[in-house]
Amino acid sequence: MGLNVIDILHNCKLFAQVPQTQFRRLATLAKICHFRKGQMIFQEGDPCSGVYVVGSGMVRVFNRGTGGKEHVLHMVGPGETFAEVAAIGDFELPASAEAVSKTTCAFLPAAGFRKLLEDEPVFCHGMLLGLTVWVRHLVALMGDLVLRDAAGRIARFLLEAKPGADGTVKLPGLKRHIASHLNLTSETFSRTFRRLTDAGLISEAKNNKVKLLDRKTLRRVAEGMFPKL
Amino acid sequence: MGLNVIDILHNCKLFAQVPQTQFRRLATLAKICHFRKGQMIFQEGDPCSGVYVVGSGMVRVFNRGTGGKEHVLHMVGPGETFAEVAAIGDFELPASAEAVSKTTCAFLPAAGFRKLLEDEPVFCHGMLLGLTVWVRHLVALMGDLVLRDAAGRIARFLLEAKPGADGTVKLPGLKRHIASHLNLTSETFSRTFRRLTDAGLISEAKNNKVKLLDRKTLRRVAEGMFPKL
DNA sequence: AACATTCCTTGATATGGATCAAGAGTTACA
DNA sequence: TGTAACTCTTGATCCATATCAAGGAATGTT
Repeated sequence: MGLNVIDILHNCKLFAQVPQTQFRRLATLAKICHFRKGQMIFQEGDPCSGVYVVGSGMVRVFNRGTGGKEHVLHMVGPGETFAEVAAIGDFELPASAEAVSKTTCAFLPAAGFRKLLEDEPVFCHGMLLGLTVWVRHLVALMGDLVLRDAAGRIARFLLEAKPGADGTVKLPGLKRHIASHLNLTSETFSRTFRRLTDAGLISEAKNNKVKLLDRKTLRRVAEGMFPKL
Repeated sequence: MGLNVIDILHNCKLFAQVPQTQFRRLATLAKICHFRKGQMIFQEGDPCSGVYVVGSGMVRVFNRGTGGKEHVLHMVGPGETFAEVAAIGDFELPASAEAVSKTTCAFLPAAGFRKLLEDEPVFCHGMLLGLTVWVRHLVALMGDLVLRDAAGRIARFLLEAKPGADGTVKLPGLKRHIASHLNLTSETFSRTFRRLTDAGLISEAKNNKVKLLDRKTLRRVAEGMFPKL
């Protein structure tokens, strides 16, 4: 497929507002790179060599705990970036990344990226706004993990995702990975998913998609009102 | 006490690298404000009116869940800021804030603060770097909550805190609030704290301070190796 | 088509931490 | 200095979710 640097960067929301001139400089920095399904891109603790922008495929960013336990921080799809925080702040990568399917990225080397941030105020300001959105996301996720039960977390996750053209929500990756993202085992995820299905709140469609049948009740479930419906 | 805007802002690490000229503009924006012990400063969901810089006292930033459950995101002490992310990104406050003791803050109205970010690239870049540190912190905290058990979270928290002159770690607030920060009940916190004490890894000193007697073993506890010592 | 993988579901059981309950220190101030 | 209001501790019990175990459904491979 003819994915090139320009296409990938143009498709990236984080860079959407970058003016022509600076955008060209960005594009000059970038290299295309490919990853096989299952290939590790980097490991937690590695120095950060640069920013990745996903063009196609899907990347799983996660932390490892003891005893093989993992926490999926983020499933990164086309138009999204990863490793940008470590690249900007120039510190070790706080998480590992693995391509969960055949993936193409644009890669922006850290040094050049940082130089651009210093040289181009508009770009820097855009990145600052981009980061605030990411922080808001993280804070909300943390709230979910701590304050909601299994059903509440799943309901919130589904409500949060923006539906596709057919009104369904596409799960970004394996159920097991969504489960880990929500700090659930895949068993608990499966069981809770079924409870929501049996209650008529959602239904599963082909191709890893979920139809939200009753958003109103789902919202109440997210608030912890499920057991008593 | 004679806390004024200049003192407070100078003591704030986030603004440490701001050059003279821009610093003066910052200081011009700022108003002093006082809060009584227990006073709410703002509520989750409120519009964000500006950035707070703590001069003295202590502020608890937290999320509320259903059934009165709370999660303490951050205990904010002198030299630290809160509400800065919402102010920059111009969205609703994602958490509530309460003064846990008599507190004095410098307050920077959001509009002026944002204007300054647009006008002053150096300032903007400094804030960008500041935010990356905060994101790193959040990601690490999330990892703690998800991947570590009670003893591991407490051990990590103690190891993370930077010790005072006497080599002890001062707990930033009530134990109950630290417990909530680590997603534990105060009961579990108390019991686990005692286990660590009985094992000779820590000891409690006057004035909410903790002495770390065996950092090496504590580090192993943080990695989940406690039960088998 | 037969087989091997990988992913998901479902059931039975275990457990870490929560909840409920009852003091014991501490601090505040009248 | 007494007492009220908090904060923390400790014990008993409970429960949501994890873990262990065993298929079953998809998906890919020869």
